[in-house]
Amino acid sequence: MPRAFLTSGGNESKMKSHSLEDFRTMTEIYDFAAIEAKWQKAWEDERAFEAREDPSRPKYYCLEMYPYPSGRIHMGHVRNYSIGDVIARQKRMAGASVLHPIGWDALGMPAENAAIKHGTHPQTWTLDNVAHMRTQLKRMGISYDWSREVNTCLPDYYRWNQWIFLRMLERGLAFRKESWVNWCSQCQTVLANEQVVGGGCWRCDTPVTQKKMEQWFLKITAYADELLSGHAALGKWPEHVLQMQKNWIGRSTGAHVRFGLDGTSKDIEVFTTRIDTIYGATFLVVSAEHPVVPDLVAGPKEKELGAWVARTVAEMRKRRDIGETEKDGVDTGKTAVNPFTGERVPVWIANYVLMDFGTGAIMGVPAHDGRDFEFARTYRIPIRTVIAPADRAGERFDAEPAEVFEQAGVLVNSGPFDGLASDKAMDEMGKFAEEKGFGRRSTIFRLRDWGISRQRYWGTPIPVIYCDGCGIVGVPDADLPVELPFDVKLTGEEGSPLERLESFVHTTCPKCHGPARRETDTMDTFVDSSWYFFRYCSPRETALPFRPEAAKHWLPVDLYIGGVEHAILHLIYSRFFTKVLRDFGLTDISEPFPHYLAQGMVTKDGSAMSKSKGNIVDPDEILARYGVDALRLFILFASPPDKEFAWAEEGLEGCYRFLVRVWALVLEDLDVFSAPAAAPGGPGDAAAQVIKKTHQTIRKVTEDIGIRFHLNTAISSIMELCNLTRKERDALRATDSGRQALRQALESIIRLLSPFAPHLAEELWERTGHQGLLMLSAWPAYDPALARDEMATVVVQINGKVRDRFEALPDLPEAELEAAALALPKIQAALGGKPPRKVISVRNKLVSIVS
RNA sequence: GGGCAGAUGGCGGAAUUGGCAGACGCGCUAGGCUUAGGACCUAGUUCCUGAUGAAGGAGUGCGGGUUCGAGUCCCGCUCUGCCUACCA
Repeated sequence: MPRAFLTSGGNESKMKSHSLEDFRTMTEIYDFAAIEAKWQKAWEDERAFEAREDPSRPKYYCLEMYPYPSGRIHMGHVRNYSIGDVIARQKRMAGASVLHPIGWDALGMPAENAAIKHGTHPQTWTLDNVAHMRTQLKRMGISYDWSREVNTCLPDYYRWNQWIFLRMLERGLAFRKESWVNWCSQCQTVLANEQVVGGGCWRCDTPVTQKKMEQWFLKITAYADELLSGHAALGKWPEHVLQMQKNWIGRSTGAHVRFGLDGTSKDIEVFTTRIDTIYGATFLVVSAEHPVVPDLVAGPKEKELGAWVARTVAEMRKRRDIGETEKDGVDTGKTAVNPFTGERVPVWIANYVLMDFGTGAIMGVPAHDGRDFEFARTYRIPIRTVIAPADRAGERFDAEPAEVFEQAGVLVNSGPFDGLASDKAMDEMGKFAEEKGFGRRSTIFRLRDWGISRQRYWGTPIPVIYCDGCGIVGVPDADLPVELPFDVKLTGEEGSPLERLESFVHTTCPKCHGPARRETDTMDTFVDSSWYFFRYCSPRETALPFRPEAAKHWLPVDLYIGGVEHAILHLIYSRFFTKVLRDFGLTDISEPFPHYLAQGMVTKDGSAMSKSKGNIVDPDEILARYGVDALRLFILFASPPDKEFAWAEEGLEGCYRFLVRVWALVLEDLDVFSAPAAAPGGPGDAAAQVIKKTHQTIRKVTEDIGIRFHLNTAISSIMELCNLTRKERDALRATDSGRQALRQALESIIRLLSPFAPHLAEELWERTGHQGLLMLSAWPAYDPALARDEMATVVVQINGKVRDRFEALPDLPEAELEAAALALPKIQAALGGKPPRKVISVRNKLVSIVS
């Protein structure tokens, strides 16, 4: 544990030399707690964090994912918000008008669970947590514009969820449908597909079961294509996040083809991405949940088939989304006609065909699909090759193949389509099916519409009224918000608490004024977070969810920072909402977050910090011992923002020590800040070196923050400048020009450090005689001429091995470098008098000799 | 099964465009200061050979390749992490 002072004192009398140590003994202690409190108050008094629409400056919207008010902030928050704050503070100093807001994702199940467990009202629990976490964030000195704070559990926020919902309802983007839903028996609620993780509830891990219910859905599938094509504008997103979204949307191009079911007038429609293989379709498989199943089961074997189907359906419902199950199928004895060949193929029912993807029926082409191959082998179904590798197109393929061939190739055994390449055939055969009227080329998506109904209390009431006469009626805008009633009993029993609250349910129809019932489901909380970044632009707007001109000014978000765990859910929903709001005419942007920085996990001892692992480090405790600036600095220094961050207390101490060294170094040299301007005369070696390093450091830190977002290397370069300055300090103090260089170096260290360690930096800024807040002063500029190295180190290699090096003037022509290199004694010795076979020279870098 | 990312000293990591591998920090070693110190200061710290030094050799998960030159590009593996998973 560090001590917040530098020495034990006791030798103040030893002042004869000017060594750093001796000065240190006189230096005031680094009292981070007092400094933090002082500057946090100063920033608040000056309203320094407030964003103003200022047309004279470029805008910058820096956003971090808003927190769920669970009670206390954790290291993941600290990391997220520290990264964002460095960017926001640096941009502000660099001249941008910065919007850096914060709010609370305050609706959701934990509040309700806490209510059930402890008898506290969800609202009380949530608002208490918000109050505590707000204090914690303020204590971290994050430069949030608190005047724009939003809280989604307050009616002045969630009324706009309702407003947006009603507009979607009017346009058919919100609709009601009965469907099988994912049900968590622990949380007693429906889960969206995205909230089912590995077959369990994303929150409590309880195995998810299926239940049929009437639900509200948002038509995200209407935007499936655009959500995919929009990726083109997301060049600054991590590739793996785009890939995840792409997989989630799951666009497949192929064809629908109808097979006539013998003995009935019905068709079985299949979807395939490989219509080129259709001559090899030797069976059909339908899902056990398919509507045609009763027709297939009917007949002599009805009893056993029916039993099999019932068992399989039950099994599929229970085990949905859980790993690989044994493939199981049953031959119905029925046949269907392949419209391309006229051939009759057996129809099977199986457990591996999903009802909710494609048509719920597939054609089995065992020769060219691994699963079909396996299935055909098990049940002794014929396997027929219809695609040959391109280089074997002329051969005969009459025998059953020994293994599956899944690649594209050239068609064989395919009647008139023989000899076509797969891609050509897909097109031709699709057209053929369209002409004959038994199929069509088509595109389908894996993406499902977004089920938003939740049978819970602590969410946005869905603003809909059911009237026996008028049907489903949206609540009129004038009656918004539909407020959550406060006096509710939370027992944890099945069903919504609102449903049991007669005073809430009972209402009158807005159309006919007859008695009617309110919808008692509430919205998925992902609705709240799908548009909160719009609200920040005009958080007190009362006529609309946000003022369109304000949104036009601030959006899109220039940099969005947050955990990759939201790569699918939140980020896809937000993109969807943005497009919907655009189509409402409220905004003209299509993508809310052109630049997304996916922050890495915070781990300790090899695994993510979590309560269950018992490896939590409480930020409050660290703050008390080392101060905010040390914590911020360390969490940014230890690894780049997008990589995993492993907590190690020793590293934190290193950062603390660095801050103390900066503190001491500046305070011991306060006199150079009051000295008159440098006397004329060339700078000494030390001064020249320090000046150059200062300008190089400004350049590096500016680029590392603003271009590369490598905050760790920005910090290490400030450390380097500090190290050099400390080393050269005595030499610098000896001359006027040296003192000038020292002053410049120290001032730069303070300014460059200010986004990372803002409190310490402000204090030193003030103590070095500056007026006004450092955070509102200009970001330092560097002089490219001064940052330039006046000599370049040129490496000389022989056969790829470094044999010598020499200093050369910058940009010396290659021929001169070569001559200089060949003249070096070491090189001559190594060459042994023989002329080199080849020499390659690169300006400012190296001479490579092949002997 | 598929996708993505990664693998560099004792540890976290750096190397931005194919050009001095190991910046910066931690840890460790020695010395100084000190009643003492887990504080602070100075020096050292990739590995191997060399008593030390001078010097030499090896070296970025493994195997190949391209190149004057590869941590970086290409091909093939291994392992780790994350995501996804009967997607027709």
